[in-house]
Amino acid sequence: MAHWLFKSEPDVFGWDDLVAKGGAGEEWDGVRNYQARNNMRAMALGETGFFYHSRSGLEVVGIVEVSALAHPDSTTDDDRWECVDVRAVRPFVKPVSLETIKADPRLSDMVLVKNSRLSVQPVTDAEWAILCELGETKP
DNA sequence: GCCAACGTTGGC
DNA sequence: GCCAACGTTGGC
Repeated sequence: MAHWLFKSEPDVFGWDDLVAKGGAGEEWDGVRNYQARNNMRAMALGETGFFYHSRSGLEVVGIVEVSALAHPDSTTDDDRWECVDVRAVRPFVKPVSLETIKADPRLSDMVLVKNSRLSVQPVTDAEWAILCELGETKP
C-alpha cells in the first residue's frame, strides 16, 4: 500500500477540523494542480497519509486514511478536478516539524523538502516508517 | 508581510 | 511551441 502526504493551512482547515468530521471524513477539495490530482487518482481505499500543517505550524501532525476514491470535486463545475475523501486515523504523539525533517539526512529526498509547493505528495515506505517513529506513533 | 519558486496562461 | 507575464503557494 502506498503512502501519501496531504498539506493544509491550519488556519483554513487543520487537523482538528478533520477530526471533527468523524469517520465519514471530508472531501479533499480545492486542489487545482494536475500532479496533486494525479496522486489522488492513484490512491486506493484505506491507504494512509500524513497530515501536514503548512504556512503556520509547519509540522506533520497526524495520520489520515483514504475513505473514498477520487471523484469529481464538488466545489467546481470544471470536470478536470477530482479529489478523494480522507478521515483522521490518529494524531502524532509528537508532531514532527519541517525543521526536524530537513535535519534528518534519511528524509532529504522527501517531496516535502524537494518540492514544497506540491499539496498532495507521495511518501515512500522508508519515509513513512521514519516519520512514524519520530512522531512516536504506530504506522 | 515579503518574496522566491513554481505552475499556468496566453500572445506571438 | 516558445517563453514572458502573471497568480499562487508556502517558508521565512
